[in-house]
Amino acid sequence: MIVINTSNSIPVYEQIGFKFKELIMKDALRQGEKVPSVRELATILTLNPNTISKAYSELEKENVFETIRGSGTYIKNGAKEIVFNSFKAKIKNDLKLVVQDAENFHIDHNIVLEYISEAYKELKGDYNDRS
Amino acid sequence: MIVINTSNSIPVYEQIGFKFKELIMKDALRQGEKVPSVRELATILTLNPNTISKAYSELEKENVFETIRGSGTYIKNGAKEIVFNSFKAKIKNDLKLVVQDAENFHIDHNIVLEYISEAYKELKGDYNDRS
Amino acid sequence: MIVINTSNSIPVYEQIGFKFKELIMKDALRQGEKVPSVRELATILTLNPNTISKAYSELEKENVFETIRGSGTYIKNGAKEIVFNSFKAKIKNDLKLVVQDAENFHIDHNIVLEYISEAYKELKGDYNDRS
Amino acid sequence: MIVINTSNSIPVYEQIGFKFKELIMKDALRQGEKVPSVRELATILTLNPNTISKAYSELEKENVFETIRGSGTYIKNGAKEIVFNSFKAKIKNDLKLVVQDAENFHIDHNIVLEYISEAYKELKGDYNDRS
DNA sequence: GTGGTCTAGACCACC
DNA sequence: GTGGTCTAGACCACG
Repeated sequence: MIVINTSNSIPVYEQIGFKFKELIMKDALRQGEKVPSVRELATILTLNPNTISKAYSELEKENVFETIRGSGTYIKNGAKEIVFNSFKAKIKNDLKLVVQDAENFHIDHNIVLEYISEAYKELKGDYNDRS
Repeated sequence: MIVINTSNSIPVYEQIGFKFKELIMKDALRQGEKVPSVRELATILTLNPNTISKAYSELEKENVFETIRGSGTYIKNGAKEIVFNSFKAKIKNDLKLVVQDAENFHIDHNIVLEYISEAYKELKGDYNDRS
Repeated sequence: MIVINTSNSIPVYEQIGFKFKELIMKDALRQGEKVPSVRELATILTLNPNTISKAYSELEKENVFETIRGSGTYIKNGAKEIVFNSFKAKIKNDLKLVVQDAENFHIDHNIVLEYISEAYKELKGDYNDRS
Repeated sequence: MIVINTSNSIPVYEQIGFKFKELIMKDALRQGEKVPSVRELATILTLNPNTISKAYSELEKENVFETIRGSGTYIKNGAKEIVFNSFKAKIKNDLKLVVQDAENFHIDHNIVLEYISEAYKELKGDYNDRS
């Protein structure tokens, strides 16, 4: 369900948070559903409970998780919308930064659009390769 | 000539490397020109010489700089082309990553294109504001 | 009769105790009246009996409840006065703490009084909204 | 400079954050000033570096601290204003909650005001006792 | 059982 | 030297 890359430069706790957001977006995890306990997930992923705890408390700060004392941690109401909006904002910002870079080095608008369509072609290719 | 943001999350040595590449792209620095010595630049920017040294050696690895023993460090022949190609590759790769993210979260191709055109509009707006 | 917010940071057993005190203040519960048994209330509120038990024993310590062996738990004589006094003491103490904080950070006496009157205005507004 | 009460129910890392905010309010710590390093403060207070680190990163999220990689942690520009505003908001909210409580239990507006003035009298008394 | 907090000690990139 | 991250193991209040 969750695969973590410890040799990655992205902190493990962020990777975990990201994976949960992905699962929420895919409706694999829905509002009100319980998520594994800190200790449980720690043993599954062979990680330290503190690392899981950090991931969970970040998600709680972002209103994606809700913890009920002594009971467990749950997907908060409205979590999917929050996650979706934050992702859209992230994509928009990332694109803006790339466009700024491109302009900065006089890489033409058309070349940028071409790269975009190439990226989509590659993605489709990947889908076909898999099927 | 070079402004560094030490409270930025981007490592200072990368920022320095980036600035040199920018100057080369703008023809402010040309093939064969000498760049300041490590110590000189360190005092100018009030940074640790180690940081400058790291930036220079990265640029050397990328065939942008060339060090001649006992003489100094110079912009290598063909540097501009190398820099331009590396920038194009970077932009292409960045766009690919963003597109992958967007697909991953079911953000439509059209929305991505819309964000791109918005980014360009904002850029033009900024230019007009300045002028 | 009693609504508990499990996702609140206030411990559930404290919320229960508070609710009983409220009911006593409103004369919804009077001296000598019997309160539900631990198990009964636990099933009504779908909470763990331990939680109810803890709430009851706290109320007993405060001389609000009285347990008669083999018979049940009752509102103790003089409970209302005790509750009222404890509430007044709590309000007084809370105000003292806030005033200390305010002084500590050089927030003027007048600003504190202004905030108080604003709080009362908001309360009245809420009443009007409801009516 | 900083006294921590480990037997208090308030987490140590929050107490540390609070103390720094106090020092900023008293101008004992000003914009741009460096704060002790994580390890340094940890040894001074005989606490674990992680605890200090948590306090510092909370303050950074609140725009009170600013960390410069490999250099240290500093009071951010505008920190005092941020701290002051957050304190005012806290005081206001605390007062609102107390007023709501008071109304809930039919403790009169005048009694509340009386408690406030008593609190101020006690504070002055404390000052006189000290002097 | 649950999550929250703390200690102890380690490794990393960066300056 | 700096902060950021992670592991390991412990204690606590709460349910």
